[in-house]
Amino acid sequence: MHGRAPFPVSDFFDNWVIQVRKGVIELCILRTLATRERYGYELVKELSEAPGLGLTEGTLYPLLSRLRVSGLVQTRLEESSAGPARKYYSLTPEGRRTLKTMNAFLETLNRTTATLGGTP
Amino acid sequence: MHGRAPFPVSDFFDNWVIQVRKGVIELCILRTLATRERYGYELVKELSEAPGLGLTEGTLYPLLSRLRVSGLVQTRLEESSAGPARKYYSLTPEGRRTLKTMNAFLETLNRTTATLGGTP
DNA sequence: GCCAGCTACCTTGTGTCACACGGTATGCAC
DNA sequence: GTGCATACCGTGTGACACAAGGTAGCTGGC
Repeated sequence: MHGRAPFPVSDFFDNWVIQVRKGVIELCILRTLATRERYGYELVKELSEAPGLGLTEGTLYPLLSRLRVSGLVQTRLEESSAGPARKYYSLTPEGRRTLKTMNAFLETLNRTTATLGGTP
Repeated sequence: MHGRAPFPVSDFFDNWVIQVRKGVIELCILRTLATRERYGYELVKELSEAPGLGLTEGTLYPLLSRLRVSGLVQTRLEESSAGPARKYYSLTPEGRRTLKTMNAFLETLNRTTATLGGTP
């Protein structure tokens, strides 16, 4: 049995993956928006192919709403010549500030986990 | 001592931190147990001081139960000369296997997030 | 005209989980 | 015996990813 999926699966591992992604996905979206604005469907296309993320529309859109309510992103509607109007998302100044803090925290956390059982 | 995390707080950030920790905490426990067995209270003392983790008893004990039910850790009771009996937790073979898979996945995820908005 | 198919957005229901708070019990110092 | 540290565990709350489904605009074939 050499079924070579990227990662083997089990009950516990599947749930763990979901939990791990929870925080990372928000960070990925903010980082992606930090380079330039995007519209929702564009984000889905890009991030659904990122290894390990596995983003879907049902995850992204509620998340973007939360980010907007929290004041981290702002939106802008633009007519498209080929399809429905697109809603572009971009970072607010507070969004950029928060992103910096998140990056710092994650770095600390990574350093902590690395020194626990890995190679001190 | 009262080591307070050196990170500013906000509504969104606080929730995000909780989400990020969710997956990492399980990994930290498994990694810690990979070096040698520990009892619960010992784990709380050690991991509650790890920067960024902020582990408490209410988080740890249900988590250890879940790990035991999932077959990743096993327990052993031992009388203590100074206090109540201690329940020692150690990794099962399946626990070690799962830990390896988790490490591999997290490495992939870290590489993905690093290439998103960091340094293209 | 009309319908199939892509683009683009969003909602609802289900299940998982950290954390705060509280509870129980043992041993030791005074 | 009363306080304090040790050591274990459970419940309630709220947050959230994900699957599945829904709405609507535009284009091309006929």
